[in-house]
Amino acid sequence: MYQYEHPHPALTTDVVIFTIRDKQLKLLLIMRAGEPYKGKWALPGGFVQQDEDLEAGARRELAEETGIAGVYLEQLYTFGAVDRDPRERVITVAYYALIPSDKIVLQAATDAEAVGWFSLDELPELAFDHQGIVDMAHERLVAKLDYSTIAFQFMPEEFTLSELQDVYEIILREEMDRRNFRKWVLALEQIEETGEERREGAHRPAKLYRVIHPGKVEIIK
Amino acid sequence: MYQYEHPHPALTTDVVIFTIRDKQLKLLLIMRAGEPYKGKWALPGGFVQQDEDLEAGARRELAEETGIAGVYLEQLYTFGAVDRDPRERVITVAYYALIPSDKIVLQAATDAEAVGWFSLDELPELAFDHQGIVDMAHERLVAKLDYSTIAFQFMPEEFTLSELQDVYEIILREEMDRRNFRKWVLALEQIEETGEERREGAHRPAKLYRVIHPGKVEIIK
DNA sequence: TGACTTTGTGTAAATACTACACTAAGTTGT
DNA sequence: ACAACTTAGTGTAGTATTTACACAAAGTCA
Repeated sequence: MYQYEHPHPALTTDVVIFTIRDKQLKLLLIMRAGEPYKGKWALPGGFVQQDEDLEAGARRELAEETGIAGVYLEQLYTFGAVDRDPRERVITVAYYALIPSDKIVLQAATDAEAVGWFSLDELPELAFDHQGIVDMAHERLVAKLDYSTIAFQFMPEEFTLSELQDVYEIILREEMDRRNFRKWVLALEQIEETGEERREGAHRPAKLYRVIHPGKVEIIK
Repeated sequence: MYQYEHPHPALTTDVVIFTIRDKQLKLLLIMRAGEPYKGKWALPGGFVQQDEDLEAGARRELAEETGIAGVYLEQLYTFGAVDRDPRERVITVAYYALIPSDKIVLQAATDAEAVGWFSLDELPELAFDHQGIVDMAHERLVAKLDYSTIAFQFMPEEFTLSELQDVYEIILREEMDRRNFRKWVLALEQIEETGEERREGAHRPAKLYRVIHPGKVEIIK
C-alpha cells in the first residue's frame, strides 16, 4: 500500500495512434477487457510507472499495443475532469502518434484484448472521454499539416510524390492540384530523390523520394 | 492519510502569467517560502484539489496570486520528469495566462510571499524546471501571435491602434510598418471603433477601439 | 502662432498563390 | 510491333496578397 498525507490522483497516458491505410486515416483502438466500460473500445493507454517519464510511458503503451518503436509521438493535452473515471480521480496525459503504413505489425492481441484499426468516420462508441481526446488529436493533426512537415511521418522510407499527395488529400479531405502540390512540397527542401524509381502497374514509373531529416518535424512558413 | 494500491504522483498546476508593462513583456513570479528551493523564484502554482478540474485549479492559483479572474488561460503542457521535484513524484500541468495591463492589482503578498513582475530578459534563477516551462510558454505566445488574435487579450477595454501595435512589436521584437499594421488588423474585423478618442500629450488624439468578441481568441488565416 | 509630436492615410512594386492541359514512359493485349 | 491505357511529370499566365514607402491632420505647449 502507498500512503500520502494529501489525496493523489492516478496518472495514465493514452495514445491516439494514427496511420493511413486503405486510403483512409485510421486509428488504433483496443477493446476493454475489464470494468469499467468492459467491452467498449478505448484508446490504448495505462498507468504511468513511478520511475518512468510521461513520454516513456506513452511509448511503452505504444510498443505494447503495436510492437513498434521510434515513431513520431507528441503530447496532445492533459484531461483531468473530476468525474472522467468512475472509480477514482484519474488524470490522463494524452499523446498522439503517427505510424508509417509499412510499419504496421499489430501484436496479435497482446493481453488477450481485441485490437483494431478504425476509420475516423466509423468510430464505435468509446469508453471514458476518449471521443473528446480523439477529436482533439484529429484537429491538431489537420492543423499541423498546414504549418509543419508532420505528414512526412506517415511515409515509409521511400515514397512517390503521388503517395505523399494522397496523404495530404486523405487528411485534409480535399483534392489538390498535382503541379502546385509538387512545386510546393519540393520548395520545402525537406525531401530528396533517391535516384530509384518505382515501377508498378501499366504506366510510367514514378521517382522515389526520401525525407532528408527523418523523425524531425519542421515548422514551415 | 490516503492509501492506494499503486503509487500515485502528486499533481500540481503552475501558471505562467504574462502581462505587458513598461513596454516590456513581463511575467509574475513568487518567492518560495519553504523548502525545497526556499528563497528561489518560482511560478505561482499549487496542488490540484480532489474535487477540482485542472483549469479550475489553475484559475484558483491565479486568483490567489493576482486577485483577478476572468482572464485568458490556456493549457500549455504537462511536465512529469521523474526527478523534477526532489521530494516525491510531482506532475505539473502548466497553463499560461494573459492579463491586460490595466487589470494588474497584485495582492499584497498573499501568503507572506514576495511577488514580483520580471522582464523575460532578466529572469532570476528559477526553482524546479520552471525555466523550461517559461521558455515553452514564451514560444507558444510568440507563435500564436502569427495565427490568432491572442494579443488582444493584453488590451484593456479601450485602446488605440498604436497601443495594439506596441504589444505586437514588444512580443515579436520587431518593428512594423504603421500603415500595413492598421490595414491588417482592421481587415481581421475583430476590433471596432468606440467612437471616442483619447487625447493625451501634445499631439493629435487617437481613435479608441474595442475588441468585438472579448475573451474569444480567433484563429486567423 | 509657430514648433512639436503622434495619428491617420494610399499607391505601386514585388511576391506568392491559383488555375489549368498536354507529353512522357511504362504495361498490357492483340 | 503497335495501339490502347494508365499514371508521372512539367510551365505559364492571371489573380491575390504582401511589402515598402512619405506626407498631411490635429492636437498641446511655449
